[in-house]
Amino acid sequence: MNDKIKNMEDFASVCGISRPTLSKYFNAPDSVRKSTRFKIEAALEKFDYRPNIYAINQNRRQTKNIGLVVPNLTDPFFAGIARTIEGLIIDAGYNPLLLSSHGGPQQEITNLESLRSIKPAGVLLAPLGRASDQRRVNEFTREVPTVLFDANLDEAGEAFFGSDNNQSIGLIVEYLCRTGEAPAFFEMKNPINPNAFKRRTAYLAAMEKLGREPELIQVDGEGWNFEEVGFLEGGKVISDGCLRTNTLLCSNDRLAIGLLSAAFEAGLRVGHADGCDLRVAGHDDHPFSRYTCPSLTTVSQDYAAIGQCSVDTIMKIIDSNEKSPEREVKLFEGRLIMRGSA
Amino acid sequence: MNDKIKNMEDFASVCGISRPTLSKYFNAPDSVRKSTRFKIEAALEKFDYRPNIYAINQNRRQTKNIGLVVPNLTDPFFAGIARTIEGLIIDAGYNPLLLSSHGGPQQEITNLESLRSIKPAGVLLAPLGRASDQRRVNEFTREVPTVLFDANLDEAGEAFFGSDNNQSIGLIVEYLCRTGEAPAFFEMKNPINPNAFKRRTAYLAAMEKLGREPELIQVDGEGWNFEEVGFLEGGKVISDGCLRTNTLLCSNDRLAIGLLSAAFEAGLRVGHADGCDLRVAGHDDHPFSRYTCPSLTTVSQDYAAIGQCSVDTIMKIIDSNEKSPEREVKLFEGRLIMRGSA
DNA sequence: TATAAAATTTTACACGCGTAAATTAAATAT
DNA sequence: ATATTTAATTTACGCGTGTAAAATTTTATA
Repeated sequence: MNDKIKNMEDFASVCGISRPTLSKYFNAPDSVRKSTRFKIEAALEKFDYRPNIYAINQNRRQTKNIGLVVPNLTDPFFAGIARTIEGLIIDAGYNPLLLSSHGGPQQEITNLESLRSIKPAGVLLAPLGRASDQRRVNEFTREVPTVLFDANLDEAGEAFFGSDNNQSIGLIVEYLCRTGEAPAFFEMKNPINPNAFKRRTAYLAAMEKLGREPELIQVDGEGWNFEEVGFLEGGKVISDGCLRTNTLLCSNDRLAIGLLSAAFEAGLRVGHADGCDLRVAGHDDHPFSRYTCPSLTTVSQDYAAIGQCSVDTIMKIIDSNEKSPEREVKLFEGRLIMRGSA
Repeated sequence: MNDKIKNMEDFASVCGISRPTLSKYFNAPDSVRKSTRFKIEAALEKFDYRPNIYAINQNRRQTKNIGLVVPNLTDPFFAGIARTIEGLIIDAGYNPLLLSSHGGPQQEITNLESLRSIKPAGVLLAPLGRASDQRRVNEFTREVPTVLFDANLDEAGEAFFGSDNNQSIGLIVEYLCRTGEAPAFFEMKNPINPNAFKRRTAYLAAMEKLGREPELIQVDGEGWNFEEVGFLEGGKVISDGCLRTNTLLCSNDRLAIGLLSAAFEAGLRVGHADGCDLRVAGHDDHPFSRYTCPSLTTVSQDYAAIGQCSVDTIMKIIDSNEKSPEREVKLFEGRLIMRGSA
């Protein structure tokens, strides 16, 4: 009775059933007779056997692994999304494997390579965007069922789900114009993220629709240190004193966080109250935007929906075991978050 | 020549060598003759064979996996640490598996359980602390070589590496006392993290040493929403107006970030310049503390050293294949980061 | 109770690799 | 050239599971 359980064979014998039945149980507990299920679960209480995951995955046609790749886990925005999606994957009965590309295309490819050797049933990929090695990402998505989210890449993956930048930027531009001076658009000259391009275009369109003159403030800066770029370049813009408006709409919250810091150091009063020098708005509803000084007016992305839709879709693809005839694209609307800064 | 390479057997034959030799190559490329190594690497260019990781791990005595568990990936502080340590693990020739406990003891145990089924060679664990299910964590560390970092637990794991809170708090208390009024200590009444207790004690000791009267401001609040606690409870403390000092030392930067936000909304001027109402300092050198308003004076933890030491130690344990006779504990010194807030 | 349906067992093979022992071949030293 | 060391090959077995087919038992249905 005190023997070590080393494998399913051993465990089957202490259960008093056969190994194949046990195997069936582990793959679908409800697929065995209730009485045998009780036998197994009683034995599971007494012994601490757990199936060898490597032997399982070697023999299954499919693993139960789902890869989840985000551009940068150091960004709490993506960390939050990753956490949400991880939960959804677990609920679906799969095992999430979280990888961060750390902002680098080489790491992104390394991540995909290391996922390949894990033979995932599917992958949810938020690509870097412009910096991505598109050829190799495409190559990967042809071999492994992949759903893209957050940032789109041409024709890569079975589907893409993200935010409707047109709607969300339109929303906040309209709000800013309605409540004060029309906003200039503060962004990086060569943004790394495709959403940034869409937001620029959306800004221009929204301004045109409202009959306002658009103003793009395109600053230098590379990489993912958005706060630093916002701080340094925002500081220059402020000290230049050649702003045509008192309202700045930033391409994302992290730029805005840096900009707010620069404005503070320059002694500017930011906000929509009387006597303020500047209004600043962002985009994304970054976890920290509630605690900036002043708190940041922004627009939140519907990541509950984007995550759910991404997971549902990859599950559908896995279950149907076939590539969908056409690439699905769905954009979700953002929600205006009014706070102190604009 | 166009046949699909399905396994090592196939690949060995296109290389013109035997499978066992190939196996040897994959485990240590330098252990085979140079000429055969070239043959193999030439074939690797032509065919895209990669060994089946599941078959490998099923047969090896040890996997090459290292578990890395942090309390909360949503906190950019831990995200940064995790990234650093991941790099070190890869450099050591191992495969990191990153898991976040999301601030919950149940998730922490779930993480350890799921690591067990992956049969890691070792685990680096930053435990939740007070909230941890100590019994089950201990149980785990008895079965899997584990090194603790960031937060210590009694007798758990083979070693612990963290910050010397006594030194770091002493450093900033001394600085604050030297440059202005003595600080009160702003913290949560029931902190979730053991470091918080040590910092409290360190604060009391440092104040005593300097002959100042300590003042503990212990606020309500649960969980990991430190910014929110700092904001809400800090706001109360400020509006109460019964502070005996104009200087607040926060138990960590995230509390300070919330507190700064509350001070801003209350119209207080924070900083060390003339005419300021309040000085605020933190602890950790959180990635965002550079961009608070004003930027946050704090003390940085030496996470390059802590990470390196943790990885080195787990490697030593893995290589020697034996438990060390006694549990190693090493604390690293912090560095004062002087910025605008104090 | 007889029959059909469903669940289980038995048997057998497969997965892709690690690894050990004995043998053979190649490189190096004498 | 011979002896010695080192590397490669051959052979063989094992790891712990999935899974298929056929035989058997149990349960549900009429």
